Amino acid sequence: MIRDSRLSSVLHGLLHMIGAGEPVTSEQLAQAMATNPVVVRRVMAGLREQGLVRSEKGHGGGWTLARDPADITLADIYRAVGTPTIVAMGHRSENPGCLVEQAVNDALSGTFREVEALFLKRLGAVTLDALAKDFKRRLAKHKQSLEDQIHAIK
Amino acid sequence: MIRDSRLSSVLHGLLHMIGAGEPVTSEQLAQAMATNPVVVRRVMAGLREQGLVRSEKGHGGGWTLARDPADITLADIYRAVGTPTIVAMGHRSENPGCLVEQAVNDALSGTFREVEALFLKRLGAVTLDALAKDFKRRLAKHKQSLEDQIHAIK
DNA sequence: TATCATGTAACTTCATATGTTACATGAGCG
DNA sequence: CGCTCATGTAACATATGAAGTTACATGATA
Repeated sequence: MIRDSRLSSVLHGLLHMIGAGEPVTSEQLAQAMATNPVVVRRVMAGLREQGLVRSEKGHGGGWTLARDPADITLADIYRAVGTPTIVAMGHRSENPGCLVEQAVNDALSGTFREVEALFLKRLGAVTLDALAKDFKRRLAKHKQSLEDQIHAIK
Repeated sequence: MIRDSRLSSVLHGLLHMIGAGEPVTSEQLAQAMATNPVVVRRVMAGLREQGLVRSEKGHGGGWTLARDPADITLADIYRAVGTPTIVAMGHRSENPGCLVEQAVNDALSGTFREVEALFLKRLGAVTLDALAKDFKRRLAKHKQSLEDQIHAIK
């Protein structure tokens, strides 16, 4: 099973940052991500290390995107968020001397690499910018729908 | 991240059963799987429900394969071992009303299905029998290597 | 009926992710 | 300069789930 509710959560935060136009504080992000400021800093620190976001201290400080959203893919974010490998199975005792272990590993390790590669390839095909646009589309549609309802009442 | 050290562990147990020719007790499997009997029963119960193994109580009882190893794939075992979906991400609050959530889900859910399908396809291509044969090959090779060393000393 | 083995509930670790508190550091503003 | 705002981070608390453990019931066989 793939962990992260973190990826989803971070994407919330990043979409928020795209819309903001000015530095967003951890406090604000914490609300968007339904968590608290310290957790936000912890997670964002990973993105900062990968050069995806910047942080500024003091007045008017906060978090900003460090790169064009069109140049950031979900794969970049996934990696930065800190799940190194999707698949990390067995090898419980990391016992390379065991011949059963060797046979099992041989049968599975190639599969794991393939699966992970496919996963990252798909994530790599979606940019943050594309995601933001999709979101805006949904927002516009939603707004339209509400307006229609108002009209129907009148 | 994919869980299971369980898959790897169970495969140990099953290979052990193939070699045995008679029912293997939870006690014995526990040793092969580096765990304890109760955990073995718990995990094997899943395999039994899927009709992969049988259990017998009393004297001479224990666990046996219920099907030809050539008809059991690693995918069968993986499923029986109880990880329903490989990928189970985000949706922390399972908040379908959130438009960001919707955009993210749309971008990722297809990917998840694809990745899972590939994973199961690859596992489905390896039978328990094939794994057992691979293990035997390694064993023979290892034995040969040891004999060579003895010769070298003489 | 004594023994061996599974079946299972209940409880105890153990690991890890997440949340929280507290305080240090640095940036700007009066 | 000192005040406030914001990040940076260590240390601790909580929650969840997997794995291990104990205890006892059930069924099979000698």
